[in-house]
Amino acid sequence: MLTPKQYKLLMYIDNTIKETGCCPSYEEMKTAVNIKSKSGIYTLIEELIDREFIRKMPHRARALEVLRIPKFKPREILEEEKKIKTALKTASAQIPLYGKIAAGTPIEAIAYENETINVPFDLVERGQFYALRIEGESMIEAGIMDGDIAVIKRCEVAENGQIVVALVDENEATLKVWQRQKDEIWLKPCNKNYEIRKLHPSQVRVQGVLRGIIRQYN
Amino acid sequence: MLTPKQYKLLMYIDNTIKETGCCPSYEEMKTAVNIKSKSGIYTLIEELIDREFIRKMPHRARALEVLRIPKFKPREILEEEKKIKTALKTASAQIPLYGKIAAGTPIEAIAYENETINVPFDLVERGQFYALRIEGESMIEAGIMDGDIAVIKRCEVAENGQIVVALVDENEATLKVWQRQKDEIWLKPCNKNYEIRKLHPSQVRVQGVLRGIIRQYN
DNA sequence: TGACAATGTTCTACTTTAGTTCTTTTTCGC
DNA sequence: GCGAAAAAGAACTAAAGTAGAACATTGTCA
Repeated sequence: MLTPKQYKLLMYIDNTIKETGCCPSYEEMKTAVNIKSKSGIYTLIEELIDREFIRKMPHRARALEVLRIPKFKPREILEEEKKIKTALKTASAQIPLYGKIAAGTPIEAIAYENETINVPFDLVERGQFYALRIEGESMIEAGIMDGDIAVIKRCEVAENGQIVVALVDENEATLKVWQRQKDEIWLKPCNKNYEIRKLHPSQVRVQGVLRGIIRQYN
Repeated sequence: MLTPKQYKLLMYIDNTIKETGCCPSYEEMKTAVNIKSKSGIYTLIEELIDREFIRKMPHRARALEVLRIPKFKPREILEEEKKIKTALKTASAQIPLYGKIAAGTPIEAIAYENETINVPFDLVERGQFYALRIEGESMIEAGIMDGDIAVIKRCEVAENGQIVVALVDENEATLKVWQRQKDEIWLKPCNKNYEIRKLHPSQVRVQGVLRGIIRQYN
């Protein structure tokens, strides 16, 4: 419809006519639109006349008339669109939420479950994640309570001291502190009422490490 | 009726004219519709002209005019819109994150701080929220650890047993369990090494209740 | 009235930006 | 793999914008 300069000029003319009641001179337009020569303004105005946005009485100074200005979107719609854009930017990640890990069922096997949970992006930057709802008190001294949601990053190896989801005897998944000794893996709870489990490395494999906790009060 | 690309381009042209008042150039359309060559835009526009959705003034740059918008959207566009809608649902909220609450500074007073954190929508459905980084161990038995992020819903009243942000003597903000006795307010820590504070109701006011905990491991 | 000041018009020359056309490459369904 | 359709790219043409100067028109005022 219009080029940017034409639009700027049109709006300037329209505005000054509405504000001051009279049409600006070419000199004034020059500074307003930031052009250094009157001829530029002249051609711009000719263009606007061609496109039927303004009309001029020939050989009359300051005798322009704005015929129409382009239609605009209503403000509500613009605001709505802005909201959508920011919402998309701050979108959180959806990751699957598994309840209690069924005994005898590795994480992979229940990946089809389609309950999901939103977690802030900060928690799940790279990698594959899933979430578990904590049952029991065995990690309570680490501040992990019954009912909390544990955000787990899927991986197969862990470092000593990390809290991991460990699958024991391909049979039982559990959240514990991982510690590798010379010939054994220790799975340490964080609750003095529970005992450390000492297992042969072949009996246990890592299914993920704990990356975050989300708790909800109501 | 229209191919997805044609539709997208048509909407883009209509939008920019309505937003900026002037017609986009082919270069701008290229990036908007995600096409790498101007010729692609050219043919799309020719097609749109053929189908009488837009018109162009011959031998003019940036001189397109949208004649009409189709009533039906291409299937792909509908699917995309669906995706956006779900993204909106699962979007996370940004809430301000305050560090340690400075002694003598009520929450309102530091609301200008502009560090923010994303939290899942589930935690912050209605109401005004802010987040605090926990310092100290006074709530450790409630599973709230040093360094955790507490998601707080702003409000002025609390029920017995809720964990609240309490401002004592307009001077010191603290996260404790709220308990109203006959003539006193008790602020109860969750750590046996700390003592219950017993205060006159005039000495203390609620600045929010705890709605969630987010913890991040790394 | 005639000088002059302010404003508008036209022209030329040039740079930048935009649009068109055609050829080559890629993609995709069969 | 083949052939049609879509996309990309290069080369070219056209329009928009910039600048300066010359000139025309109008109104003002000594």
